[in-house]
Amino acid sequence: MDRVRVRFAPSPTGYLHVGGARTALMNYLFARHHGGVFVLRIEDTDLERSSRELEEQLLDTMLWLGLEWDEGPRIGGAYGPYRQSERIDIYKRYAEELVKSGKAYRVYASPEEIDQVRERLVGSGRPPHFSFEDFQEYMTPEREKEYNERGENPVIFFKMPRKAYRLADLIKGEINFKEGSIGDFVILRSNGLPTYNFACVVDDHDMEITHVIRGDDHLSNTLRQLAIYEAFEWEPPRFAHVSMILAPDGSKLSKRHGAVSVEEFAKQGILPEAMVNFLALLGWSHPEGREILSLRELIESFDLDRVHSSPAIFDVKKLYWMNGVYIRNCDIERIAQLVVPYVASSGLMTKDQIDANIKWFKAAVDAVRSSVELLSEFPDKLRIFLEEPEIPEDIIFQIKEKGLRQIFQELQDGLASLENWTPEAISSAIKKVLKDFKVDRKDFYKSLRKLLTGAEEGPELLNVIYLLGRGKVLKRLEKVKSQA
RNA sequence: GCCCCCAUCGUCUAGCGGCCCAGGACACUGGCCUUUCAAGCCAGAGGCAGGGGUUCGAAUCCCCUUGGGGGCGCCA
Repeated sequence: MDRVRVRFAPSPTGYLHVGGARTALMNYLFARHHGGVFVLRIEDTDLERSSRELEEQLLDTMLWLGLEWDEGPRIGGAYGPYRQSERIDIYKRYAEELVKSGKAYRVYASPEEIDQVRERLVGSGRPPHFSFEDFQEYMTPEREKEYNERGENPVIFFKMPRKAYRLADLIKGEINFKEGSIGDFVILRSNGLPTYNFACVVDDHDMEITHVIRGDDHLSNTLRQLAIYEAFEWEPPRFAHVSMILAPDGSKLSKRHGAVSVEEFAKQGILPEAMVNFLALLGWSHPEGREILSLRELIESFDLDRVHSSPAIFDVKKLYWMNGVYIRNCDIERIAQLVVPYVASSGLMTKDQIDANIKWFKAAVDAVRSSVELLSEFPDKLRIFLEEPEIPEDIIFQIKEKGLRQIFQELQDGLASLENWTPEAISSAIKKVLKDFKVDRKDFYKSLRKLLTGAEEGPELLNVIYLLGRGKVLKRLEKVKSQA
């Protein structure tokens, strides 16, 4: 087999949808696994909806995911340009070639007129499939002259052969398209730009793409593209159609189902490796059933033969769980850095305050990370260390009621006289008072927690005491004494 | 309407004719651990859409039905 060359070809018309991200990932993994080339091509022939800003954002998101391309925007390559808007002469030339060989034809008609033809077809009970004969009145020399004088361009239609096509899809298996299932279609628009199906074929051929891995919403496009390859007598690439990602209700995943773009998940605090790992498992499985896999491991074990063909529902709960796994296992230096912007924008601490207390910050992040699935949940968990809690009034009463007053005072003294404020020192101070006073340990710990944080649950108490700092702890302990 | 794709626990999936009275993961339930919550560990409940074939034998192969999805644009 020749060297593998695959491509991801998004249109910069919005954020990177998770479905697109998965397609990109599979192309990337396939290329890397086979030591091939991963090309990024920008399909920006829809002038209305494409923008350069969105393209930049798209590229940044790709890099955030860790999907570096070998050829494409920003870095170029031997097969460029990689933006379709910069290749329009190429498409024109190829379209012209098809017209010359009689495999395509010019139609001097407006979109409205073509709509009328379609309506006429449907009205007479025929499927909306155009053919050469339907456009006779728009192909007259008079029409052509009219167009030339006005400086307008005709559209170029491709003559779709009325024959059956067969596709050996790498994922779906053999697919048969019946004869006459579609009609002639536009390959070059009146504004001189190519349509998707045409540009796609021309580029894939010129860029020597060997494998086209894309969503199966393109399956019916493949029929058209196969016909174009045939018209040029080009050898088509191998196709692999991955099934779509669906919403929980089984419909197409869209904005009304919540977050659907990689950017949104990134904002929520999904780590890129969790996003990648989760997406890889949507439609693909590891040979040994492993689920937590790094990019490296994915590259190592990924191949098309384990991609299966049924659609997958996007289960955000599992994504969150997986992200929690990554948050727990992440290097503390890195996780702390990732949490910084979330805490800063919450107003709990400024960036400078964090920098000035970075050791403390890391310990705090470490103390709460096991209860978090998203980076955005950190500020709320860190709050107990930073804000004055509301201590329930009755806690002092309860402490006295349970006969804990003395031990609390003893603890206060013990903590106050500690030489170093370290978890170890705090721990031994607690052990000491616990030895001196015969109290119910459960009562003691629970009451202490409530007195210090106002809550009945939270991180390990020793951590809480240490991270709260001596000042706050002593002050809260003081209440027991003063309200005696 | 026409064309195409898909169908294993609620969800992601393993399974590619006997190893399956179907295995794993998330979620769920119970227990253990723990000062609490979380994490972790253990256990449990839960599925081959339906009907026909083929075969000694079918979740696995074929056909039909049903259900879901995609497409039928001078969008990609």
